[in-house]
This record gives sequence, C-alpha cells and structure tokens, in this order.
Amino acid sequence: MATWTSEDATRELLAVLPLLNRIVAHEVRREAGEETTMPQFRVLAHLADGALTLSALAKRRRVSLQSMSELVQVLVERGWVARTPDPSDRRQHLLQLTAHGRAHYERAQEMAVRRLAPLLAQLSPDEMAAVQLAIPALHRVLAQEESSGNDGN
Amino acid sequence: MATWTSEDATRELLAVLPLLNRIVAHEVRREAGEETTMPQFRVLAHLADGALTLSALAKRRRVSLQSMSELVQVLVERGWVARTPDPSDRRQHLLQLTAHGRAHYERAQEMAVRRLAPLLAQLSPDEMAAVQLAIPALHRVLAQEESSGNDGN
DNA sequence: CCCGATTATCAGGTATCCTTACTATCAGGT
DNA sequence: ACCTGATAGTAAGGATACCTGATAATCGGG
Repeated sequence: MATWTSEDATRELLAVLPLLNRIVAHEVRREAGEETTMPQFRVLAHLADGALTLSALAKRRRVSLQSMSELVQVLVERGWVARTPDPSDRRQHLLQLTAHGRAHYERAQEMAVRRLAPLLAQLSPDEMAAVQLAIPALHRVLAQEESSGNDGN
Repeated sequence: MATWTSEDATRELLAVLPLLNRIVAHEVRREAGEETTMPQFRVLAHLADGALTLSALAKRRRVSLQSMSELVQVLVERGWVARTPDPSDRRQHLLQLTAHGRAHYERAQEMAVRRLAPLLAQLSPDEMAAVQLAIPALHRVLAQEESSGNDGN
C-alpha cells in the first residue's frame, strides 16, 4: 500500500478501539477488590484535576445531567467524592475527590498502566517512535471535535 | 522529552480512548434513523465476516453467553440477523447477517468513517505516516492479549 | 448406555444511559 | 419589588447491556 488515506487510518482505528476498550475496562475493574466501572473511573479522572459542578461534569462527559447525577450519587455514597455547597450560587454544589477517592483513582490508573505498558514494550524502537508522534497528533485532532467543554480525558 | 517509555505511551492512549469512543459511538447511533448501539454494531461487524454460533460470538466479544443471547435476540427481531439450525449439531444455530442486516451494517460503518476521516485528514504528512506505522503495530501487540478466540474487531 | 461437557435459554439483579417532568435559585428588565 | 426566562439539580419511568446461577437439550467418550 502506498500512502495511507485518512479513511484507511479511520478503519484501522475502528478496528483497534474495541481491543483497547476491553483491556482497559477489564483492568480498571480488577483494581483493589472494589468494583469500579469505566464511567465511574472517568468521572474520578475529571475530578482529579480539580473541583467541578455536576453540570460541568455532565457537559465534559457528554452525558445527560440525570446520568451524571446518578453516577456521582454512587461515588458520594462510597466516600470517593464530596459535595460541598457553593456559597456564590446556592443552586449548585462543588464536587471534589476525597483523599480516599484520590487514592482509589490513582491506584486504579496505576493498575491499568501496569497492565498495558508491558504490551506496548514489545513495540520496536521505530514503532514506539511512530506511536510517540501519532498518538498526540490523534489526540489533538480528535479533541477539536470535543470543542466546547473540552476534555482530554 | 527524550524517547517515550511504554508507560508514557500507555498514559497517552488512555487519554485518547474516551475521545475516540465518544465520537464513534455518537456517529454509529446517528445512522439511518435507526438506533444502533455500539455492542450491536460490533456483533454485526463480526457476522459480516461469516456465520458464527452464539457461543463463538460470546467468546470473541468476551461477554457471557447470556449477554450475547439477549443482544442477538434484538438483532433477530429487527431482521438484521437470521438463526438457522445447524444440522451437524442440533444444540446450536448458525447466526448470519440478512441482506437487510448487511446493508445496515455497511451504512453505519460508512457514516462513522465519513465523520472521522475529515478529522484525520488534518494530520500532517509526517503524522499520517506515523499513524500508518503506529496503529497496526498497536493492533498487533494488543491483539496478543486477546489470544484465544481472537478478534480484531 | 450412562455421564460429564457443551449450547443455549430462563430468572433475577445491577449499572448506565435516556426523556420528561418538577423544584429551587439566579439574573435582567420593567 | 416583581415577573420572566434560564440554569442547577432531582424524581420518575424506560431501555440496553452486562452479570451469576439454574435448567433443558444434545453431544461424545468410555
């Protein structure tokens, strides 16, 4: 094959996506005996960067307010997330990780990395260099599509 | 940064994964007015390569027999998949796409490609070349982990 | 011909999403 | 002040996708 078209690249990406999903989801869920689903993990990932309101979270994850409300409810009950009233606007609360929640998140992420990294270590130096260039480039063009309320997670 | 370690690569991959998921899932669901979820789409993708039994499908997708049974039930009801008895083993049925199912699948896939390709077309020639090398390499090392009942979808 | 393994469904449970209401609060204009 | 529309969040009800047992039919080897 000569040079890849963007359609070739797209089809390959579509093929790899389910593999990645399965491996990551599997590993996150195995963490530390506690059940943590991918949606929960992603919410924790957002909150790890700083406190957010419920609607800000919903926008970033592109789910309805209601879905995020339920999701956060579980995390609060488990003691991973704290709701504190926002004095400047009594309609909303600020959501932030508790110390327990942060530790849990970091542990889960570490497990996922520890599982995936040995697989990627099998790449040749050339391939690793290509990954180093390709993945951030993909990140950049895909993140555009997420324009408002952009995310990166 | 000097050369990427496999852990750097892993963390970048984890960051890109949700973007990809969201864009693809969004596009597949918009197809042709009919609601098609990602799990359904992936089942159709497997059957597009040839007939399979229910348990073979469940193994490939790494879900329980029960989950696959439900999933296939919906696809059969919609006329996208046909169940035909296997004369060589009366316990099982062969599942295959109907003409309607194949057309639906190809349309949905086309929509996803049409949406993603313009984004990828913004990559520079260097970046596209890196993607061309990197994605199949990732596919290869990740597919290992899927060892038996391998998949590629 | 029996017995363990395989194929599939039934029963029942949970999580994640949705849409459509509803309540509380805020902010702007008259 | 007061009304009005927008925004923040919850409640209610429904669908899909996953799970673990428990069962029923069939297959295959001793």
